[in-house]
Amino acid sequence: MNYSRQREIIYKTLADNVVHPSAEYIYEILKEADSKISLATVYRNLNKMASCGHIKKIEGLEDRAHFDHNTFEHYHFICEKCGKIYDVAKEVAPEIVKKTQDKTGFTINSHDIVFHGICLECKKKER
Amino acid sequence: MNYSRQREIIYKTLADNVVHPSAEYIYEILKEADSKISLATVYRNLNKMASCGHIKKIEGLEDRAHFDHNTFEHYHFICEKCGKIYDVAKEVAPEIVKKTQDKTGFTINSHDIVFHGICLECKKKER
DNA sequence: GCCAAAACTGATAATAATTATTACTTTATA
DNA sequence: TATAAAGTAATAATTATTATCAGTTTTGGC
Repeated sequence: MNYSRQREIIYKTLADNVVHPSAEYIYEILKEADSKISLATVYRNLNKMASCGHIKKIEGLEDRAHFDHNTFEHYHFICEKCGKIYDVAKEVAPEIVKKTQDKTGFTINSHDIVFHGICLECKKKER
Repeated sequence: MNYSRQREIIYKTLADNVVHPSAEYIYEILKEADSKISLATVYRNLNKMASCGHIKKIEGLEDRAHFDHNTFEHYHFICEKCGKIYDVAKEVAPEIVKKTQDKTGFTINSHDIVFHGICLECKKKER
């Protein structure tokens, strides 16, 4: 994989945004910052970085994929009110891979956990 | 929600198919069985049943949604070789909701776990 | 530095899953 | 049974994502 200026700014934008952005969102930010980047380039590079493990692709939320520069094992929570995506520490499901492999006999290469509910901020606002 | 013949056969087809079918798959089965049903009707009813909790919608696998008539809490495993979707007992992640709520302070309404890997059948075939 | 090969890009067309629309039909109930 | 609400079939529309392709960058050897 060669260097590319576009991939670099896409990665930086992802890393700077705690919100777990979608491809479209990153594209909008870069366009505002006057970059002449193409949406296809954003998709291409996010997928490329995801498949080589440099970033993480989060699927199964709404209808679009989101991306995460944090590749350390962790899970996600999406707020049903504000749509924000939060990280959840992996300690909430200790030894889940070992337990599942023991129980099923399958080989597990990866797993994802997504929680849905109401975040603290939105709970406060409700009152 | 009123009764409809179409919804009934969609539910029956879902319940009869252990494979966690997609909307398209259910539609194909029903079309073969000569029903004049429309694909939009299949989508409409699966989503309606899912949102009232009568069935479960499984997202985050490939690019299409799958459905499960088993509403008992459980998780899913998708085989990277054959694409088959298996159920995983909820015991692999004991107290995950309580733990996550305690740790984050968020209210959790639902959660999904998806494992990716190789199933037993495909592991046997590999040798 | 120069050059060819490989990798990459922007623009846009194509694809595929899902949802919206609409005229008509079925269901529930007063 | 009449009528309003809910549902349907057929298909157009939408939306996220991927493919295509001609042109540009990057890279490593000379």
